[in-house]
Amino acid sequence: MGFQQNTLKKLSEILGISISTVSRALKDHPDISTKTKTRVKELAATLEYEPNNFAVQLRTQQSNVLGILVPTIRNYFYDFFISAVEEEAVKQGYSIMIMQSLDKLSLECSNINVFRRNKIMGLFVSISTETDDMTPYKKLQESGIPVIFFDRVPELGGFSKVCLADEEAARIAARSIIEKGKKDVLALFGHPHLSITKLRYASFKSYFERYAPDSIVTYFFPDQVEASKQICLEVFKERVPEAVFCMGDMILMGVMHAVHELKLKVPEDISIIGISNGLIPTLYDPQITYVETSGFKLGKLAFKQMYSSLKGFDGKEEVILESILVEGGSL
Amino acid sequence: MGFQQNTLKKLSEILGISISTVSRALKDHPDISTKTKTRVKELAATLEYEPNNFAVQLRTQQSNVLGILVPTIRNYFYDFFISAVEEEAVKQGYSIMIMQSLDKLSLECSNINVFRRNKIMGLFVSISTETDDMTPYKKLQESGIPVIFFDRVPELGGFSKVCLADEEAARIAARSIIEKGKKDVLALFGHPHLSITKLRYASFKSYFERYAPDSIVTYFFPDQVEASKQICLEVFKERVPEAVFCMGDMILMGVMHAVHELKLKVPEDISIIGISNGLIPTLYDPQITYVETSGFKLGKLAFKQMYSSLKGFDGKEEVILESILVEGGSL
DNA sequence: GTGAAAGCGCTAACAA
DNA sequence: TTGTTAGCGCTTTCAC
Repeated sequence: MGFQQNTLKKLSEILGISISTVSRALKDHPDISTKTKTRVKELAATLEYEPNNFAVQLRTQQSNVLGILVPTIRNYFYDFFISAVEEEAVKQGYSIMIMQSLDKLSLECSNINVFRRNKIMGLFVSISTETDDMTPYKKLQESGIPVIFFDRVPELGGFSKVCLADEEAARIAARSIIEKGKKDVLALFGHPHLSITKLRYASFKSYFERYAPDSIVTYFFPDQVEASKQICLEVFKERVPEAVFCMGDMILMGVMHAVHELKLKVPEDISIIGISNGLIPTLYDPQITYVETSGFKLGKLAFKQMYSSLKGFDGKEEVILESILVEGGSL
Repeated sequence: MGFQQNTLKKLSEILGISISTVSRALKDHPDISTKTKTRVKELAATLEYEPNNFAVQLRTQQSNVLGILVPTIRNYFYDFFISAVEEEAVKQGYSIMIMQSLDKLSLECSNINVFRRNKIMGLFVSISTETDDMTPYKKLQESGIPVIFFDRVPELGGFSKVCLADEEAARIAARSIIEKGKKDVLALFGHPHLSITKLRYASFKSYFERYAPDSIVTYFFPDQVEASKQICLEVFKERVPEAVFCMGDMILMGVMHAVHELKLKVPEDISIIGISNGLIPTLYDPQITYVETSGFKLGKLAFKQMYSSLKGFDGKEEVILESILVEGGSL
């Protein structure tokens, strides 16, 4: 402790000029003479002067910090999203503040307050499974803080959303299964409360009903690794389906645990297809065929949205990111 | 925009009392009468008064933000570490600011400056592969900002470090291999510049030299998934070793890609053992035997260290976290 | 028990 | 081209 930072005042005293001149010299104000500028800058450099952000912020009421609120960062999808946002943000001189809701409403709210108090300039958020009241976000927006929802977005309008092509992804998966002639299908989705689940489920189901009405599709909503495994063990006891569809990595991991435990061969005994960011499916042998939903690309897209909001563009847009099928050997 | 926050001044005007009384009432100062306190708090609540952090910070020169600097958050180990730190930090009223160095020195330095400017109260850092100059961290410490190094720590003394029992972990792995009677071993480590690599390597090697001098151990330092895979493909062409040791998850993933590609059976054709946080090894069939190094536990430990530093305890300590062997079926 | 006033470090309008 | 001044919103000492 006991370390005192250099201030404009100190510099000005040493140089025998006024504080404001120093301030202006440091920001290359056109009024200031080149000579003064040089003198000031040199001293600032040797003294390692660093502006006091608190003071700057108090003056300008701006923080240059962007917030990211996710259910958890322990997830390859969010990891990539965050990486992408950070990469862009740093380029533009913003810092990133990350908080986790752990899917708890109380944490989500308190985090929003932390963000408020830290005067973030914008927020990226993937809502928790418990979220049903959007007023905190509404308020944020009304305070002039752009909020970009991604991945798990609210169903209401009036918000900027950056989404995966969830319906398309589910459709691609459904089509792939049908094309392979698989008719007995176990389809596993995440928490039924989430829009992402609803979208994927509705789209998957209606595709099957339309193009393969004679298929037998069984639906479950496990949401966790262990739950997925248990459902599989249970279901497979009766009858091993021809194919399993996994809405996400967690589910895929659970399914594969069951598959391994029962010594089932993929794809001979059972076909697997998922929707994933791309890491987990490649760890298995054969690699799992999946519809790619890139957190990285989504992050880039989200930042672009944020940036234009920050720069005054105010359209509440919904942007959708395409999905592609990545062929492994599991289908 | 155009949203004006409530201030103490505003409250004081409405209530017809002074700013300082309002301020004190809000923080339960003993001087203030219960009646006034109630009045003030009620108004504050209805007006949703929130203190302006910038002003508070400018006054107190305290931010209540802790920084975390990691090479990347896209890593299960750091994920867990961050989660643990955040969990504890939130409890104590701190916020967390996370930055990535992406193993680049330039980014590491600029991130440190961002932290400085944001007046973090403490920093957790796992240094990048490029780091060789510790002065920025020294300076931070001298400014009274505690710096806790974790995982990848500097070799010099004079710093607080929270480490995994790297040597022990490597020793456990070596012992397990020897106990299984494997004599032809491929040992893969990470970037040779890192202390974590050096420790694990030295310990692994010396254990083998001491207890199984007749073993043939081949060492490589791939550091990335793809590099690990390539090394295996190359080495296995000559001769498939009895066992492979993987210093981390990335390496394990590369090795398993090669194993899958060559259709080798684990553990019949080849044994595998790793050091890991615990997720990745469980995805394979059979699950990979690994020495556990918990990022979560390390995070808890690191926060404890940080907290005592924050509270004035100033010993530069090195704390080491134990390792345990988790048996899969790969050895 | 409450108020007045100074000041944290900076920016920017206004003077000179 | 440079200096003076008035705050930003808050905490805190000192006075009443």
